[in-house]
Amino acid sequence: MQQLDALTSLKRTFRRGEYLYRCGENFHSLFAIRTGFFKTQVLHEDGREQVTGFQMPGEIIGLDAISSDVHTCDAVALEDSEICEIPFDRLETLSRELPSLQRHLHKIMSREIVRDQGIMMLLGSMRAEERLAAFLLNLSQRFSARGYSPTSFYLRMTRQEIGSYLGLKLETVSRTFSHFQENGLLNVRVREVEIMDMLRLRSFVSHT
Amino acid sequence: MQQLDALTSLKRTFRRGEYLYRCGENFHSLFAIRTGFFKTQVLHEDGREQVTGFQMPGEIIGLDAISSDVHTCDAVALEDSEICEIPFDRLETLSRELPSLQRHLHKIMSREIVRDQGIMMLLGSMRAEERLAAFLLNLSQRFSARGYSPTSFYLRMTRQEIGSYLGLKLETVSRTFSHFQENGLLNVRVREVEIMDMLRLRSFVSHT
DNA sequence: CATGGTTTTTGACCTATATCAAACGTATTT
DNA sequence: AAATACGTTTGATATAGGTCAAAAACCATG
Repeated sequence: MQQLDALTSLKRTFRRGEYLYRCGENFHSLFAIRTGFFKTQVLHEDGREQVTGFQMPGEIIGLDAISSDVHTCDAVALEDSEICEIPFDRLETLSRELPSLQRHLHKIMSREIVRDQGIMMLLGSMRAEERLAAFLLNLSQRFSARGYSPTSFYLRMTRQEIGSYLGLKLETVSRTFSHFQENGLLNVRVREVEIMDMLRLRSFVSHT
Repeated sequence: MQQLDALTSLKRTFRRGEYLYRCGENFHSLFAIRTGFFKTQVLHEDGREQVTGFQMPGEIIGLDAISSDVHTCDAVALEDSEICEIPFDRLETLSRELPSLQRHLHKIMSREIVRDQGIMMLLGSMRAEERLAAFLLNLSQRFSARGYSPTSFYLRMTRQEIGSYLGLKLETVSRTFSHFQENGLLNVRVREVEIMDMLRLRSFVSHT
């Protein structure tokens, strides 16, 4: 336990807009988010961006870099945030001694793979309304798991970032929010979302 | 080394169409493909399917199941195949003793995460022609790495499976193949592909 | 607390891809 | 070798979402 504490003792803060790491930088640590909100994105050479995830407190960021010892995406703070750095070689060493830590690390990496599968499903075979509904339900569930309201929350990201994540243009995201509001599924005032009819929103995504 | 051999000594063969595992089954082993070709897919309750990957010899399958000890997708043989089973608890035990094996496992899992990021990019921000070009170049590179021709290969999957993987309908896949052929980028005769102009095909995907 | 820049909303129009349908090839079974 | 099922190609048409544009709302800064 002391060893684990020592492992996660390096803390750092980031202002909104600051980069935790950039694509191409050398990898030596994973990062656990303590407070705040991040996005990860891949930039295409022609300027197109793809947001690959939004990360909240308790989540681990940087797993993609293990494969080649180089970061393969950018991680950007969407609000003032605090992270703790986990030097990866020390994590590996320690996880050889602590089977439960080893198991935990494997589960975290596997969970990331499962999450990515879900996004493939979303991008590959869902329509705009289904994508946005799935996105909001996912946020809701994660806020809920952290003790916040599952129905009422503040979006840290722009319409354009949501769109990039969901494979939609920002106008489509905006319109879909408006449709949802017209249909009484939720109230939106820009970044403030209140889910009014969770069940009907769910029926959008797993529509039998 | 002997230990490693013992670890991978369980071999099994699968006929085309057979399931290596199904979504919902309990997890206990990873699988290394020795010969053949597999696809992994997630099925939505309403019948929609999403192909999440095509796997070739040397690749490891089943990583998604570590997170919850249950398989989260189906794995289906696309041709007669041979796999070797790797009991995961024994792999974990052994990787505590062999740092290089531990490192290797982490890289494999991370590589899967990076691969998924690439697919997100593809599904989220590329057009049909770019997607198919990226898909063919990826196959080409992987065949090449296994000592096969990078320009001439046989597709083990149907147009519909390619479409599902790329977030396109099978007709669109078929038409895009035809366009590529009309433009002298490649020759297709159903499942047989010959890339004629690799450079121009590349320029489709990373088009500056 | 006014100002300039960014983000969001909404409208009108357009296009890439989906859908529907039919014909044609190619494999598998008997 | 014929019959049958399955996969592929191609055409005609429809539509979801993209593009372009302008106004409105928001917010960060001096």
